[in-house]
Amino acid sequence: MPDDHSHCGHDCPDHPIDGALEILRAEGLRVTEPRKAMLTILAREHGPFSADELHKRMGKAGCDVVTIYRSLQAMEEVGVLRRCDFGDGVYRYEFNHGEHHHHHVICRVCRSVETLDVCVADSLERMARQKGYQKVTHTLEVFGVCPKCAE
Amino acid sequence: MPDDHSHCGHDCPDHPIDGALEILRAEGLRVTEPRKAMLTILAREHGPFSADELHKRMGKAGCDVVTIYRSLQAMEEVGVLRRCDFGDGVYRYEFNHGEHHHHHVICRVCRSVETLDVCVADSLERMARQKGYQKVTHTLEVFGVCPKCAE
DNA sequence: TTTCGTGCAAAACCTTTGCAAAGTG
DNA sequence: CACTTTGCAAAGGTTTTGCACGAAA
Repeated sequence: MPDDHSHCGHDCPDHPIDGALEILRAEGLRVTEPRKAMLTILAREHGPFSADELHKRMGKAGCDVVTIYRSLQAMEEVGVLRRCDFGDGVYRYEFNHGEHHHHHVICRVCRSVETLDVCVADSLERMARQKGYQKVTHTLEVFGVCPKCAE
Repeated sequence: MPDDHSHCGHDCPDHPIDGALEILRAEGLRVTEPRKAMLTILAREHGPFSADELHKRMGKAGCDVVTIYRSLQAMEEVGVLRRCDFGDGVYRYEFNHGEHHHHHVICRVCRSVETLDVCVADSLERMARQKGYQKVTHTLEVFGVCPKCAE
């Protein structure tokens, strides 16, 4: 169950993208075709995806990759997206589901991604806050060699 | 106590660099001046440092940055160093103290680094192994705005 | 209409690669 | 001596920036 929207089709009325668009408006960001297309892909295919991967998936709704970079950054800043770092020099983005947040296991060989639906870093965040840090966040990714690649 | 070598000077006989050099030899890597210089800096100042930061710190013992990149990679592969990823597009390295491993709090403003001497990701690694992954590792870094930058 | 987003081209950045020369064991 | 490592130069790949044009509220 890496995708909690599996109960609905692509046109599910309360699809997360609507909430995301509202946040954009509330934050003074504009709702544009490229942004809607990007969010739709991220909502449907879950990701996380890099700018380049998104670009390739946006067939006719395609826009320049630069626009994707800029929009991903803008949408991350207002909390609509979350940036993942798999340590290969490429940033990937996925929907930010707020507190209900999870992590990934990345296969070092085939680069496949599986979701681990738990987070154990609360105690670390708490420690950081006790040391006086504000706006504390964290990144946590697990790496390994997946069963298929291990034979 | 972010640095557990604070009890000794730079020439402490059982300084970690000696053990590191032995590992290099045992793995068939050569012990060269640039490598010794890099390890000395990492042992003394703890790090983690990027290739560029190391390069700047290696005054007269300086070598090409490319050599640093290659050596860091080689020494990471044999387990002497550990690579950290602070999500800013730059890789940093520090000594690998084996199982006794820790994490960092990175200030998003001034980029200062503090050590959190705990690791809580064992349960996640276990989950990954149960899913059939092998050679499981993880990265975990905490970000925030440090007290000095928060005013 | 005013402000923000986009496209295109070019730059910035960090990291990697190729090859001949030098160093290590 | 055989093999690894280094330096230099150049390439690679991802992400960012500048600026004029176009689109959203």
